[in-house]
Amino acid sequence: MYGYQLRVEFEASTGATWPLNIGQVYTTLSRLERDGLIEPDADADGDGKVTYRITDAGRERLGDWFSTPLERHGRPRDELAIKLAMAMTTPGVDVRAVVQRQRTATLRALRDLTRLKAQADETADAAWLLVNESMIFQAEAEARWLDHCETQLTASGRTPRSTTTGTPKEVAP
Amino acid sequence: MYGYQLRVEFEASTGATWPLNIGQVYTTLSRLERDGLIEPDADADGDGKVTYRITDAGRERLGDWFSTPLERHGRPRDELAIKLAMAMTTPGVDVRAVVQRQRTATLRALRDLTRLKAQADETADAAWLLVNESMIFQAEAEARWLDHCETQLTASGRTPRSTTTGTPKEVAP
DNA sequence: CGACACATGTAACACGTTACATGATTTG
DNA sequence: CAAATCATGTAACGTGTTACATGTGTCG
Repeated sequence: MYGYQLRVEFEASTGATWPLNIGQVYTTLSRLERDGLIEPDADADGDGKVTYRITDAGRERLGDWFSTPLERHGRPRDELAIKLAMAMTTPGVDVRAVVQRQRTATLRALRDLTRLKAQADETADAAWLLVNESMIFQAEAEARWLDHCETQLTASGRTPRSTTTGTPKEVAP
Repeated sequence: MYGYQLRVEFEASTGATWPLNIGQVYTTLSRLERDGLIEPDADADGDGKVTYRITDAGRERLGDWFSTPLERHGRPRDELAIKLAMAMTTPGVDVRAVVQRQRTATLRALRDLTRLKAQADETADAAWLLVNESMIFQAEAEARWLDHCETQLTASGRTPRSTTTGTPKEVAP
């Protein structure tokens, strides 16, 4: 395939969920070629289009990727968890407010995702559907966790240091 | 606080879950100072230790961070979802095997996390506990999603193109 | 003819991450 | 005294991401 085609394909399979800048496709293709995982296809209709072909090394790497499960280490740290942890440790922050705002946002996202799922069901693109459902499961887990956080907060120290419901501007050094 | 101290603090609050290279602390501190969010504290015991203090700009940014909920956009794309989607689209890949291997890994991680939770409960560090529980919720969601994927696979096209249970080395171009 | 889809690329930036270099102080 | 802990930094790499520059073909 060639770059433009790859982007169209990717966007079709994930929808507006994961927008992909076309520039990145080309930079990535360059890097893949640099690493010898793909190579430009010699016998392709040279209409300005640059078709790439996977190499043996690339095929091996792809196989490794598929056969090696992802470990929790090596995944990017979860910003939300960090934020909540920091909010609890930092004096002068209304943790409840942070949780509630996030909860609202998460539920809204969940609603949007569910709406998208309807579309995905129609088009019957299996890959698209799974990606969508993955995000739904994640959003649900996030919502549950936030609820859990709130109950924990209510249960233990009930000392809302800051009564301000709005933006907490004052944070200790 | 000074760099070394920050790292100790962070490690204490997240445990071995998120190891943090000390070098990164210093690079990050430099970048924060570059952006005027923190500044070296003039009147500090100059024992070689470099104490930093948050600036007004920094305090504002921190407040913004706490008060602005995370949107699903802008978060890193989920590698697992991509992998599964790709596995389905790529001919010659035993998707079931991929799912099962991942499921095993996820359940193992879940077991480890639960074990860690026991420790977190003892030390009663609220922040650490929440981070831990966040990861548990996520892992559970992942497991549920994987199960869901498997049932979906069984339900629809039951055409295990590759009977090989082991590593699928042959992948189409 | 002008707008739009098709098609490719480059330069630059930010950030996470690691490896390496260095020195002071404590402690078994 | 040697080893470990405390403490700071720098150079470099890889990757995700964006903004920008460029050109061709098509069609209303």
